[in-house]
This record gives sequence, C-alpha cells and structure tokens, in this order.
Amino acid sequence: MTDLTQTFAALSDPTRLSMVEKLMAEGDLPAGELVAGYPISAPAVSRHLKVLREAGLIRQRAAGTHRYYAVRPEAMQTIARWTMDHRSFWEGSLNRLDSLLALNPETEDTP
Amino acid sequence: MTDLTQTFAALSDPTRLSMVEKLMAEGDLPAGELVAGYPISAPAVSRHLKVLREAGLIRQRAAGTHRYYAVRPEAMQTIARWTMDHRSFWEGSLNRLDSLLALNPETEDTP
DNA sequence: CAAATAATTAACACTTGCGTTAAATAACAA
DNA sequence: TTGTTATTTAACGCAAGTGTTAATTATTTG
Repeated sequence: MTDLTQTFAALSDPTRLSMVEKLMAEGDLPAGELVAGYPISAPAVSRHLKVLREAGLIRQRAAGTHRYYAVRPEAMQTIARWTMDHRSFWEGSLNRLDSLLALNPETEDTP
Repeated sequence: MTDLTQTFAALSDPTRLSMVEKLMAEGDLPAGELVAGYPISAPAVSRHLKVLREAGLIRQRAAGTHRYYAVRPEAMQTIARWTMDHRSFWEGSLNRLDSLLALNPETEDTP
C-alpha cells in the first residue's frame, strides 16, 4: 500500500470522508463531538479516527481526558498534488472547469 | 457509498491506482496489455477494471475481440474539484505549494 | 481514595475485497 | 466448422474492514 492508496482507502468510507470534511469545516474537534454526530458507537468512531490518523490524514492533540482531532493540510495537499500532476490529462477535456479550479474555486460552474 | 467515496475506494488498491496512472500516461490500452503489466491473473485484472468502470473512473470501448480502456477525465476532475472545494483549508498551511499546484504543476518544489 | 467521564482496546460476528483456477462468451482465422 | 485468441464470469478460499458490547486506561472531581 503506497502513501496515496492508503490516503484514498482512508477516504473510501462515507463516515470517514464526512469526518474529514467536518473537521476541515469546523476545525479541531474532540472525539466525543464526532461520536455525537454519527449513528455509530464510540468505539466505531474511535477506530475510524485511528484509520485516518494512521493514513496521515488527521493528527491528535491531547487535552486532559479529551483527544482533539484535526485534518493535516499536508494530506490534502498530497491529493491535490496528485490530481495536478495529471492535470495535462484531464484539463480542457470537458469544459472550462480546469481554469475554474485553478483560479477561482468558489465560483459555480457556468452553464 | 457516495460518488466520491466510491471513487476513492476504486483508487485505494495499488494495482488499480497504477492502472489508472498507466492509462493516463499511455492513453487507451486493451485489457491484455494491462494483464501483461501486472503479476496477477487475467481474471483479477478484469475485475479491477470492472471496479474502476463501475466507479466511473474508466470507460470501455470494444474493437473486435479487444476491449480498450481509458480514464474518464470527469472522474479526475471530480477529485480535483473536491480538493479545490476545500482549498481554503489547506492552502498556505505549509509552504507555497498551493501556488505551485495552481499555476505550475511541472515545477519541482524549491528547497 | 472512590466515582465519574472520555476515550481506547479487546473479542467477536458478519460482510466485503482480492486472489486463484475452471468454465463460458465472443470474434477471428484456417 | 473447428480451433485460437481475447476477455469475462463463476465458484471458491482467505484476509481485511466495520459494526457491536464488554473491559481497560487515563484524567478529573468529590
């Protein structure tokens, strides 16, 4: 398993992908806060967090009995870099999405 | 399983990730050519291709007895879009990688 | 110290994923 | 038609992933 496949594997579970997005949107959160947000048990959440951590996607910070988790920007950059490494393949293939992505990510696709 | 998690799942296997990269680098290839490139059986390759196709990452074109496979640019754009959708989180966090990614993907990271 | 809270690890069941070999399909060539 | 090549599907075994409940570890509080 390469670094990148491990990253993709970590994001291939809907719960984990959602957790990563939530952590990116809301910043650091303790495990308990994540447990409250998903219809699965605390141990299940704990193991999802372990998978994400071992894949390098999140880091852990201890504060008392709490464990705060945060997404590691480097992991996201690794994915971004991979897509950009192959940009010459997919750019310009469909529409002007490539320029939107590179220059103006918050703009909606113009129909 | 959302579209995106299915995409990530398809790329979470080293053989499949390699196949996608090979197809992007070399263009369309028949199944047999891919079989020759990996130390696994033809049926195993065939099923990897099926996983990639069902995830929307590749498409199939028939020509005689051959089945040519090619990466679908839209799938790569989907991943690129996701990373860019969260770009505000990871950009500027480590170094100038973000600008490299956006503007000059073939430049090496300057040490 | 004892109890409560936060989180993880252990043990177990069930499903999914990935490999194999053998058989089936489809197109081409003799 | 018969055989050959390209590819997929079928059937099976085994490893890995994901959920649960119960138990464990660590920290704070009375």
